[in-house]
Amino acid sequence: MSEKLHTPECATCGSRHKSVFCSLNSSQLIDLDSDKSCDFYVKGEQIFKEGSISRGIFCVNKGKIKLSKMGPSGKEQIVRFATAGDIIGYNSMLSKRPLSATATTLEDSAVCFIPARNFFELIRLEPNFSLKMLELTAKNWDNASRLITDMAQKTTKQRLAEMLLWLKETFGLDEENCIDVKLSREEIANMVGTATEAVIRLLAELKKEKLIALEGKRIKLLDIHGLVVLADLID
Amino acid sequence: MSEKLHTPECATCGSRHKSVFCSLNSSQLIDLDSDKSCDFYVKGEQIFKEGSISRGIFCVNKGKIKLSKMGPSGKEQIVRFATAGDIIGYNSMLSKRPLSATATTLEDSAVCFIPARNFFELIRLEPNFSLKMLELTAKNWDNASRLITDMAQKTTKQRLAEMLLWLKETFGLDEENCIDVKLSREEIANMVGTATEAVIRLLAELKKEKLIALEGKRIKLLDIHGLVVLADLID
DNA sequence: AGCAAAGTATGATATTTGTCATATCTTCAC
DNA sequence: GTGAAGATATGACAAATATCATACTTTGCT
Repeated sequence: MSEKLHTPECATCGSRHKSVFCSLNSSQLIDLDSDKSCDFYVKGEQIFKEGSISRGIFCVNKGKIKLSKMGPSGKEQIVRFATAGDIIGYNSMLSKRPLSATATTLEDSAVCFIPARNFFELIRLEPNFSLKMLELTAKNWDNASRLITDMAQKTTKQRLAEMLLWLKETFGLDEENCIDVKLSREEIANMVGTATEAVIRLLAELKKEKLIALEGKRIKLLDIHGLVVLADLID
Repeated sequence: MSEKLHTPECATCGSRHKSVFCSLNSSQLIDLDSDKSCDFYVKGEQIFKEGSISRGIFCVNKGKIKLSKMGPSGKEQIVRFATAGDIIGYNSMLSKRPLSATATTLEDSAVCFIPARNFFELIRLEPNFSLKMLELTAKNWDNASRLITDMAQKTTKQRLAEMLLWLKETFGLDEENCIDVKLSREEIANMVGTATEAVIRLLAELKKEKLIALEGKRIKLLDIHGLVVLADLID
């Protein structure tokens, strides 16, 4: 289960400069810290659950998190990932709706919690922070509607290629050009929106076509441009 | 082509109370009016185009508008609609990206234009307006990620049923229970994410199942609960 | 180390959906 | 009105994908 950690300070957090909090001044950072707590979650643990009410925002200090929704027939759909510096759980508070996704750790993670009050105070008092949040939610929407178009119009193989590139952008590549996250074939299927068997077959095809190499869960990208062309992200 | 209209005043606009501008006071409304203009667009005319740069926001005074993206193979994907009181074109400014969709009128429409400067001034000076905008973009994202899940997991027929219900929510029903918008079969296909022929066949099936009735482009909803069950929105 | 459970892989088959061909029906300009 | 163009409809077929069955491999636990 999750356990309390010595709470890191926002001011010295290595991920702050690339987060929505990048433009805050030191007194605002102290305010942000004042009611903050930080929890440790082991791999596979749930941070929050679809349908429940959000009481604040979570900021990832360390680790990797998947955000997923339950489809009508009980099948998981992964809609987003979060890594160090990303915030999650905020959309529900802004939209005044229950949480629309479940957050689950993909590896051991440390996640800070900032109560709703402090978050809304920042929005109210600091227009630059409001604008940062607006930029974030606007980009989220933009990305999502692009994804809708892709889901509707691309083949499963194209979507798989696109998801591999998305994983690369989100988690980066290690020294061997392998995507730096471990996902099961089922989880990949739950991103692509297809059956696990289809993912297994299509990954094997991509391997045969020398676009990727596989060793267990590690996926090495051999020909990124080839994947981009296949995914039809450019022609 | 579009032509200038006598610009309506925000303060007396019938749609204001249900728009994001509902909480503004009278002096803020006058500021909003100061640089505003209003144009008339005939059916089928384009208001703005995917890829270009947004210089402000558009607010629909009257009419019906579709927002669509071009898919990789040149196929249109309808991602949203807008009617009186809705604003469009704002997301691009907030996300600092080019416009991600094309806006086209579905019938003769009047659309106001508010320059970026006035819009950002409001955000900067009026936290309640910021919060309204955050609520709007957050809801947009929430809706979009629900749609992603549906696109990925539902059958074409279920998606069609869901789109009919979405059209009902957006445009309402007339006195005969017909969805109050005229769309071609192709446009419906471009919402559902399938081929025109599939929509024609599936509409015929829904008709045979007594869920809808068809007379040309008019779609009468005979059994809304039946559609909800089919679309798997509840069980 | 060895076992159970989970995850991965592959084949066979059924179903869904896309594509192409063609026919009929509307709509609108002249 | 009349013809042309576009929209709607229907059938036949091909392709993509889901589903089911089964075997193999890895992982985690004692």
